[in-house]
Amino acid sequence: MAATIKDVARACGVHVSTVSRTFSAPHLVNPATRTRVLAAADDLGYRPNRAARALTTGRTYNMGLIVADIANPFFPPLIKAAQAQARGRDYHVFVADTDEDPRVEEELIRTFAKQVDGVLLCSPRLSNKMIERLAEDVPFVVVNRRIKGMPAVLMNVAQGTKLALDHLAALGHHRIALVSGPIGSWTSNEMQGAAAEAVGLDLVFFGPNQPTEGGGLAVAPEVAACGASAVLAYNDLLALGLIEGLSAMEIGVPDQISVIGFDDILPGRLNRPKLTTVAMPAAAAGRMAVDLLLQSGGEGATVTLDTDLIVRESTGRAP
Amino acid sequence: MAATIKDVARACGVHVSTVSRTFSAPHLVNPATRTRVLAAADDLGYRPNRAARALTTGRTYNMGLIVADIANPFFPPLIKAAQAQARGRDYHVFVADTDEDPRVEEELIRTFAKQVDGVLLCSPRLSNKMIERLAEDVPFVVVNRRIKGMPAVLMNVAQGTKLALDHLAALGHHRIALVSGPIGSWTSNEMQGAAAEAVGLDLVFFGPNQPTEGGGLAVAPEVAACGASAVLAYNDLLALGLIEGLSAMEIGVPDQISVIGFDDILPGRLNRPKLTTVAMPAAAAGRMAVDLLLQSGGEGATVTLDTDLIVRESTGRAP
DNA sequence: TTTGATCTGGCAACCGTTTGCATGGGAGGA
DNA sequence: TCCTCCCATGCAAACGGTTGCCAGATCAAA
Repeated sequence: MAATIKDVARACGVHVSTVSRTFSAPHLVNPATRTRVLAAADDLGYRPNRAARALTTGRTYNMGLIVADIANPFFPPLIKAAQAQARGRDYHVFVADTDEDPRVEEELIRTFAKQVDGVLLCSPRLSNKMIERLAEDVPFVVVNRRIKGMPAVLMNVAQGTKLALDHLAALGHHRIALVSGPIGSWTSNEMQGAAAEAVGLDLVFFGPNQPTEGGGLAVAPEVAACGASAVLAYNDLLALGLIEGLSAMEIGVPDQISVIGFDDILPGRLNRPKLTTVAMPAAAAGRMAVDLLLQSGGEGATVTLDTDLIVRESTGRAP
Repeated sequence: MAATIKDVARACGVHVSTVSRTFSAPHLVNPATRTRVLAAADDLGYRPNRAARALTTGRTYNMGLIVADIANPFFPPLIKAAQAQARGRDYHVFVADTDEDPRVEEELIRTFAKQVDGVLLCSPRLSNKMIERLAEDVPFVVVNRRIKGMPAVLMNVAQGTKLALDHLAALGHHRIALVSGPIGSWTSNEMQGAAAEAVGLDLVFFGPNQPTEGGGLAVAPEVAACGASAVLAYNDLLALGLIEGLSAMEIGVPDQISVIGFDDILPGRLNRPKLTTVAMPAAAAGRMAVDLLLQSGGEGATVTLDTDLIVRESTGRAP
């Protein structure tokens, strides 16, 4: 059994409250006593039980971070940035993965609710209504979702979509396939909305799709058949799968079809052809989300981060 | 404020202990009462506070999972498998990332200690001695590390190394570069040990290296200069970076140099050339680790999982 | 009816820690 | 020398639950 505050108190003939104060309000205890307590604590290997502490203080110094799919390389940089930022604020971040399943997402939020001071909800698949209800149990910061009155970190997807479309138009593309993401994704909606506003382009929509390599592989035939000379995909994973599927059909990228993704994940940089993509500031988003959670007592500040077009090898002139 | 057990008790004129039992030992309470309590609880949106419960029961129904680097695609499948397995056992898994830093690793373990029932320690960078000491605070299952008396999930790296080396030998390679991983990695040691036993091969060792794409990029020049016609890399990320670096030097893979990695991560399957690799059963390891933690009361069972050579495009006949 | 077994639910202690309040002693000022 | 005031510490009640023990009620068997 690990040593408790009582063991320490007994060990140096002092009341538990004194031991408690030695750790949580050192200035209230006599330096001599403090040294004695610290020594005894160290000797017994005592460390305050954070869960018990949280029971009275109401603060756990933990926060939860929920993502749709850890296996999507988009998330790790966001996660790492959030953890680093939190560490600097004396907080810890626990991560959980919903497997793109809204039910799992809900359950995880409920589990987190009492064990953390707040939850960073990244690219949620839950409905706004549901999220608002759950927000009664625990403070949220949502990433990639706009919900009124709730702090949010947004990426400027509309702007990125425009950059991508402009790039394609400049290369002479006219008929463009828009391969969207999963249902319930704000990002996907933003993208479609922004694309629909583009003038002079002939857009073909495909969706919803799994935001994975497999999803890309699966739509490849349809995309190939639709007569588009360029594709804008919901994310890089989808784009990568698409390229894979197209090349299996002997369709060259970018010679016959140009492909643009979103996110700027590592595999996109290693792939041949290297993927042209709209870079999402994932790390910055992770940091911002942490700060927003810590600052706002649930106040609805919204931060929007700009995106960036990175032209590499998967886009070229229209045939 | 969220509803507590007291609110529910008051709401249906019953003692808190009855409410408590309704949730944790339903058979002890009269069906009629139970229905009443459940209704009131539902009405107030009451959910038992797991942290408070843990205080008396000593069980949190949470477990921690610590990895060196979430951004390494090797881990996500392991994490997802562990979470899924745990979910089936009514447990939740919280993930944390150490950034390959032993100090962060230690701190995370201490943080987890009182908030989880056990920790899955994946590819630790801490010393055996340190891990043994920390094991007094919280039960562990280590993955990819052998520590006496501690439950472990091992991957048969030695066997995988042998498979890889045999494959290369069969292709006519003789001088082979072995690019190892970070200090403190059991896997890296295993690999070196197994390689050293191979007869008839001329091995050149490089290391330690960061187990990332950057690490591979960095050693590429040395590897190119050492005269080896094939490389066995600590992991796929390293191998991918290596291929990247070599191709930047106009050295063709596999025409001039063959490359084999370890892990079988997704980017390796998308890369051109597709990476030949020793597949590690990451998902199985995640599941096993969870089961081991739940079964053993800390008993030192060890499970070893076999690895598998997957020949793709990055290996070919020696020039 | 008595006896005893079986249910049901209340009581209160406990888990490890924090914190408002009370207390005792010593220092400093008058 | 006496009166304040402050400092350091103790006391005890919380926080949100669980659980061993006990008592009253119910019911069947004798």
